[in-house]
Parts: sequence; C-alpha cells; structure tokens
Amino acid sequence: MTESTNTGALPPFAESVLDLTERIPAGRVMTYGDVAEYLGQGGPRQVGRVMALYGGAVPWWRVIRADGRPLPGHEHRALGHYREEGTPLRSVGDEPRVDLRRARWDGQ
DNA sequence: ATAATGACGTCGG
DNA sequence: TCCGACGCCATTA
Repeated sequence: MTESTNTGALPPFAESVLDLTERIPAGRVMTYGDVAEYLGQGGPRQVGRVMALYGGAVPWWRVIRADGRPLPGHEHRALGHYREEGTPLRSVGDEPRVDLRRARWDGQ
C-alpha cells in the first residue's frame, strides 16, 4: 500500500511535536528550534512543517519564532490567546510581541 | 540527481 | 531595532 492509504496515521515526529505542543502550559511558549531540540530530532523547519499541516488541532499560538513574533496574518488571533492566558508580552513600538525571556518554557 | 521552497535560527552591518 | 545573507533539514518540482 502507499502512503496515500495510511489515513489517520501521523508520522512519529509529527505526533511528538503535536503532543509536546499540547503539553505547553497556558501563558508559556516554545520556539520552533526549542521544540526540535527538546525532541532531539528534525529541525525548526520540520517543526514548522508539522505545525503548518496539523497545527490547527493544537494550541499553535504557543509555538512561535525565536524573535517572539507570532504568525503573520494570525497576529490578532494569537494576541487574543496571549491576552487570555496572561502570556508575558513586550510592546515593541506599535506591535506587541511575546517576551521570550519570561514566556519561554523549557519542558519543566 | 540538482534546484527551489518553507509557520526557522544565528550572525554581521 | 531593522535588514540581508548564510546555514539547516525534509519535501517538492
């Protein structure tokens, strides 16, 4: 059989990424690089790929870039969650960004 | 097999 | 702080 038939079965890596994302506590975030490093496999881009494909089923706003900037186009959506969860924000000019120094979660 | 792409990261200017 | 260039790694053309 081909990979077109294996519906419902996600790659181990994708499953790990999604599982870890769901484990991130409210008010905390992890960067793509941190997720890859924590899992010990793949890389930031591979984590990004997984989130792009299956991120809709998990709290995707808790996984952000290393510069603390949420997804372009989804900023408003993400900010709403941050405000609701009390995620440490840092106002840079007119655009609020996540304060990674305080919000970064190391898996504790 | 080579080139281009992407929800990225780090460094230098 | 902002911008560009290079590196990384799997997928796609």
